[in-house]
Amino acid sequence: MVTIREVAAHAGVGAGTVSRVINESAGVSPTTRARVLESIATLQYRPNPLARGLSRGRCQTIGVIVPFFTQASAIERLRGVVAALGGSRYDLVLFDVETPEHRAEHVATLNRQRADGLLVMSLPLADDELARIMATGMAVVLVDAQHEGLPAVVTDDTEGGRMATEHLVDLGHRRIGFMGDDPDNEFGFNSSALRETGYRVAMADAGITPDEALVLHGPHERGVGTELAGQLLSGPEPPTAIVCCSDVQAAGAIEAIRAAGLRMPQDVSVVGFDDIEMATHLGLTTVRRPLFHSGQLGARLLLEALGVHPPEPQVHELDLELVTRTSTAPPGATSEPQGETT
Amino acid sequence: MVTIREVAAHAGVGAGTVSRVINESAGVSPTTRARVLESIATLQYRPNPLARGLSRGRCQTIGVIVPFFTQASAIERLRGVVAALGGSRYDLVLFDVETPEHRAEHVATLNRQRADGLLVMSLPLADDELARIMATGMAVVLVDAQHEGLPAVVTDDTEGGRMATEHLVDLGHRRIGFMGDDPDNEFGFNSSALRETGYRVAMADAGITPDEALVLHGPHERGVGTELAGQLLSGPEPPTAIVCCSDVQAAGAIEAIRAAGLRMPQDVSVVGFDDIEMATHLGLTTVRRPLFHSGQLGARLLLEALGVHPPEPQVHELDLELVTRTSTAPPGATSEPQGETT
DNA sequence: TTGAAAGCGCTACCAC
DNA sequence: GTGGTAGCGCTTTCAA
Repeated sequence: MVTIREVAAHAGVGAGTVSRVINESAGVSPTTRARVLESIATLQYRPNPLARGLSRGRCQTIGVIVPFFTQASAIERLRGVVAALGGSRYDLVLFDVETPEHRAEHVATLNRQRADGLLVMSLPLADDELARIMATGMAVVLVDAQHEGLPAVVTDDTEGGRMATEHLVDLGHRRIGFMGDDPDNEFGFNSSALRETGYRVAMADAGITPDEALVLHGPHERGVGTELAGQLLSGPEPPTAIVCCSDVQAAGAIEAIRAAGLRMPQDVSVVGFDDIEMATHLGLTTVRRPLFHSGQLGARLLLEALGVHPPEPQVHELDLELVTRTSTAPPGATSEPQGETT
Repeated sequence: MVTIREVAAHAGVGAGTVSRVINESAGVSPTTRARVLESIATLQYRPNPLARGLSRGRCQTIGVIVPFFTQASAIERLRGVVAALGGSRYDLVLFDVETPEHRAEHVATLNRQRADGLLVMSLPLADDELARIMATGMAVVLVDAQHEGLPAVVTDDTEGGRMATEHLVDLGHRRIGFMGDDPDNEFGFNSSALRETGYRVAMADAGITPDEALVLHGPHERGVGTELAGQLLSGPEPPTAIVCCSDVQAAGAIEAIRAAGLRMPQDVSVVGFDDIEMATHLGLTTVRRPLFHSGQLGARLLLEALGVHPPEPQVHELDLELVTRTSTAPPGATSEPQGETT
């Protein structure tokens, strides 16, 4: 391994000078600079990031702590993060959380030396957890999560639930079901609950009292969507439309509708949430969350915070958008659905 | 930040002793050990990974270099890697490759200080690239790639293409199309080409001369699958079955079949490759690759290599499996398809 | 069994 | 402008 000293010797300068050249600090004569660069090239010198990090107190790495990173929505966000980091000199370390233990372990072991900055995704961290992390001096940006005094990128879940429901109300539906994630999950996820609130708001606005038998909960999985929709559809008074708190559950619901021999949207309309790629192919009407954008913006904010700028504890709210496809129609519609399918 | 010296002072011992305790090296009396551990706990001491890495010459990190990490197959492999790494003390750094420049940059800047070991996924590296990486002293394991003298986890692409085609031949198909990735792509991916070889082998075995008009290529994208299948189906003598080199293209092909007003599998059978989650929902018959397993095994091999054992340049071949669903049937079949749909 | 001290490779400060 | 040098926090000899 070639060290900075060897380069210095080769170029006939001091180690400090080589360092200055590497870091593009001012105060090196063009001549010396050129000579040093040449030595670097001939010796194929690469600075040791560990030594550099130790010396400077930072490690040119940003960490992303994310639950269930293989979920389509998480991946899409990560794609945004990777895009934002491309070109910067920062490496990306992934901290996946699948269990509360993972979460605790990461919170406990995270420190300034493992990452200069941390992107917390979709994980509502407790006050003490955040306090511990902040105490390390790491820059922190929240994505799809929010906490007093911290910069965050969010969307309005309540509004999203409202939009989805309103769309169905506008189409003329009255018996509208809702299916969401378990309200008391071990991670404290609450976006599904907020969307449910939005659902209730829209229902109230329309003067409809939701039938509690049509509001179901279960884990965030496709199969669960199938199951819950099955329950909904086999009841005495099945809904004519279903608001799903995610495209994943919605995809499951669509399966159940098909399995029940019903047509979508003629017999049952479905609205999802997220607009992951699958939604396009399913023709699923859904509330689009700017996933890629949120990851990208979060990473950018973090890079900014790591730069000269002081990290502003600003909350960036990204807009939701209702994407209408073929899964929704007025109740009892008989004609073939029209609209974008691809 | 609490340093090892502060802990030493607090416990009334030398820094070296604290280090020995942390690293569980022998030669510390139980009494001292207990005292040190107590100090560590009270001071909430966490060793600085950077300093440790600099001193020991390794950084407790493994790097994964992977093209297009958001693709379903890559994600599934990464999931295996994360699973294998869980519990180990290694962090995971992601090196995404979307362009030849990314690839060159990663190869150039990778070194022992950024990662102790490297998992190269699906990327056929050139001799000189590998040489450069090996020169850094990093342990290297290849997944879905192969190179003389390096440990690798692979599946037999040719055999997979053969299996898929043979299945269709066995069902009675003679006009079988093939759609694959671009043979001359900028990354040198060749698995699609190998699968095509397998297709030709199976065709030859069945005494069929493939109609070259039925062998199409294009980028690895769903939309491309739709397009290519469209061409195939609108020709003068359309195929009764299509072998796709990936589930992604197969999904596109299915769309094209529907769009053409044809039925699957009665009019056209389709076989995919990979068995990503989508395949289940599409009812797609496909050649299952053990994606999760390959990532997991690759990571395990890497961890082993980083341990005492010398890295054996052994090639681990994982079995492919044909998963039959509802997208394939004998040509001209009239009855409804039967079989697993979920 | 333990403490002291010499690095690991780099940055940044202080003289010149 | 430039060289020398004192750390950054840890591991690992070497003595004691």
